[in-house]
Amino acid sequence: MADARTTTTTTTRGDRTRASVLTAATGHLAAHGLEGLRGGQVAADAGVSEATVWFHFGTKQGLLIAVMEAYYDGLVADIDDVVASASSPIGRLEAFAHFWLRRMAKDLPLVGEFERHGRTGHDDDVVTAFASCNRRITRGFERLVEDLTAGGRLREDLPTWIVRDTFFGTAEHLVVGRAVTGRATDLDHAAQLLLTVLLEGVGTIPGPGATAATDGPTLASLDAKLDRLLAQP
Amino acid sequence: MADARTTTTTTTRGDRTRASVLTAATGHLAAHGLEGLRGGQVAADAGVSEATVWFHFGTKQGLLIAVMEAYYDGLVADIDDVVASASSPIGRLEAFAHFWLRRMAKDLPLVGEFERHGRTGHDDDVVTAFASCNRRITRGFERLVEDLTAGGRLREDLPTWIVRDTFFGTAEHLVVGRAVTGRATDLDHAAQLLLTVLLEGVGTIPGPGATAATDGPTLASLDAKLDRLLAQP
Amino acid sequence: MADARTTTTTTTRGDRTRASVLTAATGHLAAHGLEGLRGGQVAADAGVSEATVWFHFGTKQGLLIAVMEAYYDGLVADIDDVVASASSPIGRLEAFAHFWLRRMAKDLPLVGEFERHGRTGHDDDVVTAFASCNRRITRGFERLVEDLTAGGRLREDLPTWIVRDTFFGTAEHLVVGRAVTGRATDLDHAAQLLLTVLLEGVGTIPGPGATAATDGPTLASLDAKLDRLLAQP
Amino acid sequence: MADARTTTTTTTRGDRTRASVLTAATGHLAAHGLEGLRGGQVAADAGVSEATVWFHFGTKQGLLIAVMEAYYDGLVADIDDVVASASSPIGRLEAFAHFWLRRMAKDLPLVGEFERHGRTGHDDDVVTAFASCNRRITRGFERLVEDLTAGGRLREDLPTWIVRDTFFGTAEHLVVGRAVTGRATDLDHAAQLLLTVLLEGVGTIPGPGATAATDGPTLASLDAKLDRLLAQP
DNA sequence: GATGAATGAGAATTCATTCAT
DNA sequence: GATGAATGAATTCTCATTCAT
Repeated sequence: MADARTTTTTTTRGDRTRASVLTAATGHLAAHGLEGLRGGQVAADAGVSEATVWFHFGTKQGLLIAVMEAYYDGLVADIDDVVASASSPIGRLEAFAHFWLRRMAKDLPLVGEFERHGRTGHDDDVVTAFASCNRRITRGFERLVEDLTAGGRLREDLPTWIVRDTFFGTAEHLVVGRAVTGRATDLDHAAQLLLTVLLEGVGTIPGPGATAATDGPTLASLDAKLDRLLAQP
Repeated sequence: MADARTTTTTTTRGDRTRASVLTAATGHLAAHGLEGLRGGQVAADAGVSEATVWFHFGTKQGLLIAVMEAYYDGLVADIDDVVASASSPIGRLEAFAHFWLRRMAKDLPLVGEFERHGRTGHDDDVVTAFASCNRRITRGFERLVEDLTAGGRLREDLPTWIVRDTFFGTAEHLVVGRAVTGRATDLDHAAQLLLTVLLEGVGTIPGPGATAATDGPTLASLDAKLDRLLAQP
Repeated sequence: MADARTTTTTTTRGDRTRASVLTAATGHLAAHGLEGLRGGQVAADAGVSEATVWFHFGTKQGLLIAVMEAYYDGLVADIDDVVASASSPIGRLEAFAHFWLRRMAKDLPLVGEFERHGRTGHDDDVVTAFASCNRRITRGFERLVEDLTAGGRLREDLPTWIVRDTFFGTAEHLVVGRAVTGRATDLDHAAQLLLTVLLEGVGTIPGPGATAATDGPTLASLDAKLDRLLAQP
Repeated sequence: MADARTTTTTTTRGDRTRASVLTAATGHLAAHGLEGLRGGQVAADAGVSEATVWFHFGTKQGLLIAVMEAYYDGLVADIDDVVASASSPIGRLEAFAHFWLRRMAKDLPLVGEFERHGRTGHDDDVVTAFASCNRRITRGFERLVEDLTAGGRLREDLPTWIVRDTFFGTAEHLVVGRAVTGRATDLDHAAQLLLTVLLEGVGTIPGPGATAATDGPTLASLDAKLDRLLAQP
């Protein structure tokens, strides 16, 4: 959204109109859903006539797709910033988790609409557009996971998708549920808990990473090494 | 649906009409959502006139609530059966997980509609009805968790809601995503993975619960040793 | 339209509504064509709400078909009456010609709409309905032609369709053109001319029917028979 | 279309644009009728913007008139060629009949649109323009008829308009109906039949043109004999 | 209890046409 | 001469809901 490119971006009248319509439509979509979005209201909010809305976006679905793509453009850019600001793999995951919960707490109604119409195949164009947007997010997350795995921080006996679904699924339920309000402290706390559960589990029996005291590094093996280190003069 | 009370249940004509309307409405709700549910279609499927539908259920919201309550009646009954068939707390959790994934794989569109309209507060009656239905499910799950906690199988440093949200959130994403098809083996495998992640986590560093269960090295003990190491000249 | 059956025709409210809508729609169709027919205007003229129009007829095409079938019902009934009132084959043709020109002078805009939408295949239902209606008319005409042929009044070396197309095509152009106003005398005169041209042609060289004075019944042979009849005591 | 005057015709950009728009509009008019003609489609087909179409032709009616006049220019030129290529009056009529059926088989949808909007007086400009175009055709036909009459080939007791309406009306019905496909042989056969019927009629009783040529029995003489027969005891 | 009939209140598009550039 | 953008004005059809029977 905020384009800081130094190139002279030529902004035509059409561009400005489209932008204001998209802004209005985004708000209505979050507030009332696609079925509740009224072309006339969007137009009024954007300060143009209703015909102008359909002139630029054709149909409600076209408008939805445009809103979706604009939103994900901004989202991906923000994610890149957030992830880039952390130095270690685990730090990146943490930064992403905190960012994600906050963002979802703000935008879940909107993103929920994207998912609702992007998953149920009532309109092929919407489905296609959503799939492409969604992939940009999950790819980014999977790269975080791969970094952690490469660094030996994640068990290798679990498929990536279970990690991904646990993260995004839990995040969504946390935000939707009453347990997490929109307050920053609650969200950060929830993010911490989410990571804790994701990484450590909620059971008292340690996972194979800990118990499989055979090959890879374990607490026990680290402990042994420390002992040797301490034993050195 | 037809309750099994031993009393002679008198089935009036109205009861039969309501039942057939509910069946039809349930199908349409799952297939097209509440906005896509057409009174005329439901009536046609149920073999009655449209006026009859509104005569019995008043409004679309009334119909939604009736469908919802009927559905949760059956769901809770099934859950009770499933849970009752396992003997140990952990067994009950496992049985529930397998049952839940299978059920959601079948009914997620329907349940998703319940959630969508039950959470966003556009109609108070629906919200109230959904809250009550939902509570019946989460209460049941929380009792499972409490049993496990009481048996020392769960960490006590985590609030119940994070466990609950992790379970239901991950389950939902698993079912929605492409990773889990409707095939029984996939679903059972996914249920296993879900429990593994929930209980053990995906990280290689075991949680505190693990330390408590053994006498081996803990983060605390490692930390202490590192302190000593740092203290060395 | 005018049903004189002695059976007690039960007229429901819906029947009455449909009838008044059809009457209004027929008028608008003749005056403005199908594209110019506005649901709201028809409804207003019929004294019902616009929704009622669509409730009973579904779409504009549905309305067109209903108007068409009602019109042809009345037309066919009238034709039957007219034809039945004449005793000889040639008299029936004459009666039909006079009737047809008068009717077309009155209803050509309407019938023209039927043809326009019934021939160009933009809507299959309309095409099908029109074909069936049209066939009722042409079948009737062809029966007249066959009677004349059987009576030796028509040349047998010409296919029926050229007779049919000459009659209906010429009639249409006569009515459409400026030559024939709606006045009864003009119409009757035109009908006479039409029959004259159809039967005798406009050329000065007689057709084979007349010249081929060999086998079939001719004026000359009739004349001979009459002479014999007169010669009888 | 591109006239063959020997003068160097300067073709401006505007001329070229108008020509391509007219070509596109002609096609759409034939395919979808005036109501179905969309400015945007025409513009797209012509490779210009929609605004350009209205810049050059003002309104839909203006476009219709321009298409019409261009079409009749070409049609009249072709007719002149065809008629000029025959030497005798009767040969000219035959040549015209064959040409006309073939042309109508190709262009009836287009010409039908001209007639529809040119006859019903919803737009005065269109009516005026059509009348002028149409007169060019009928004048030409009437000149053919006059030549034949002057040569003694046509009965003089019939008004010209009945001849004209019979020819054009029958031709139209032949082409519209199923009896005549677009195949050249069918069309030529139909043209022959049309002329046969027009000149000779379909009846077995010759017209006055024929009776006048002989001294044989007439309807009047038959009538007199029948009267005598009836007068017998 | 059931239904045929009727309707109010939209709501998404469509499209010829205009105008500033 | 050409066009991108904008719009006013319609119009068909939808559908939950009501009501008399």
